[in-house]
Amino acid sequence: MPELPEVETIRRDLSRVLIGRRVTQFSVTRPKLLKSPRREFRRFLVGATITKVARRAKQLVFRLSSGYSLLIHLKMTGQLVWCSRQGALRVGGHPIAGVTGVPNRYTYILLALSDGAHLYFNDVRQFGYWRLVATPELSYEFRTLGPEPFSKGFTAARFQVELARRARTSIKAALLDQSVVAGIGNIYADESLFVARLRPTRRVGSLRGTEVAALWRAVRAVLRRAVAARGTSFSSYRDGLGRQGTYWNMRQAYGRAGEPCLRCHRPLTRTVVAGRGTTYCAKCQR
DNA sequence: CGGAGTGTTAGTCG
DNA sequence: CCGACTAACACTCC
Repeated sequence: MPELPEVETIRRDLSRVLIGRRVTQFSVTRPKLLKSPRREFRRFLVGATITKVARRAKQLVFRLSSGYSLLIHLKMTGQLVWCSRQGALRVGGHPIAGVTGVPNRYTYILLALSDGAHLYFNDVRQFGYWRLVATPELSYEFRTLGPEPFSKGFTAARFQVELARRARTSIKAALLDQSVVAGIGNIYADESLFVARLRPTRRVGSLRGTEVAALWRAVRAVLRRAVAARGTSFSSYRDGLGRQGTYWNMRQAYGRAGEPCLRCHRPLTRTVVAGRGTTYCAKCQR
C-alpha cells in the first residue's frame, strides 16, 4: 500500500516519538525479513540512539548514533505500530481486517525503546524488509532512485530528460519507474494521469512538451494534496484522536472504475497497463 | 471451492 | 535497452 504520501505520514508521526530514544531490545520471529545479517542488528541497532527519521522514495530511514541507518521498506502490507509505555497506539501501514492490537499473528519484528515504548513491525504478506546500511553509504544505496518529487532536483526539465530516455514505454510505466521520480505507486500514478488528462497507455515519446509539463505539475499537486490528507487507504494513526488518511475520499480515478468521471460524467474505464490495474477516463484522458 | 486481484519491486527471459 | 511476465506471500472477493 504505502506510497510516498503514506510513508511520509508515518515518518512524520514516528519522528515525534522516536528521536532521541535508544533501542534496548531487538527480536525477530521471521528472520527472512532481515536483509542484513542478524549480528549487524545486534551490533549497530541495539544500544544505538535514533537521531533522525527520514524517508527516501517509499522507504523509511532511521539514522542511528552507531553510524548506521536502518532502512525499512513496507512493500505492500508492512505496518509499523508504535506503542507507548502506557499503551497509546500509533499505527502506520496497511490495515488488517479483524486484527487489532499488538503484537499479533503478523508481528515479526519488535524493538524495545529506552522510554519504555515498543515498535512493532507487522506484515501479512511478508514482502517488507529491514536492512542496515552504513550511513556514509546511503547515497550509494539510493543511487538508482530518481529525485524526490519535492526536491530541487525534480525540475520539469529533468523530468523531460528522464522521460525522453524511455520514449517507447507507456507513461504509466514511466511514472511507476522509481528511477524517473521516486515515490509514485499505482494510486498516485492513476491520479496524476487523470489530473494531467493523459491516457495511461500513451507512449512517452508521443507526449508534447506541454503535456509533460502538465504531468509534472499534476504529480506534484496530487502528492502534495495526498500528504496534506495524510495519505490514502490505510487507517492511519490510531492516536487519541483516531485520525485517518483522507485522500481516499478525494481520489478522482483510482478504484473508481465504472463510476462517473468527475469532469465529464462518463463511466471510468478499467484496464491493465504495465501489469497493474489502471482506471482512467477514455474521454477526458488522451 | 477455485481463481483473480491486491498499495511493491527485483529478477528473468525473449 | 525494453517490456512483458513472474515470484515473493497471504488474504479477500466473486
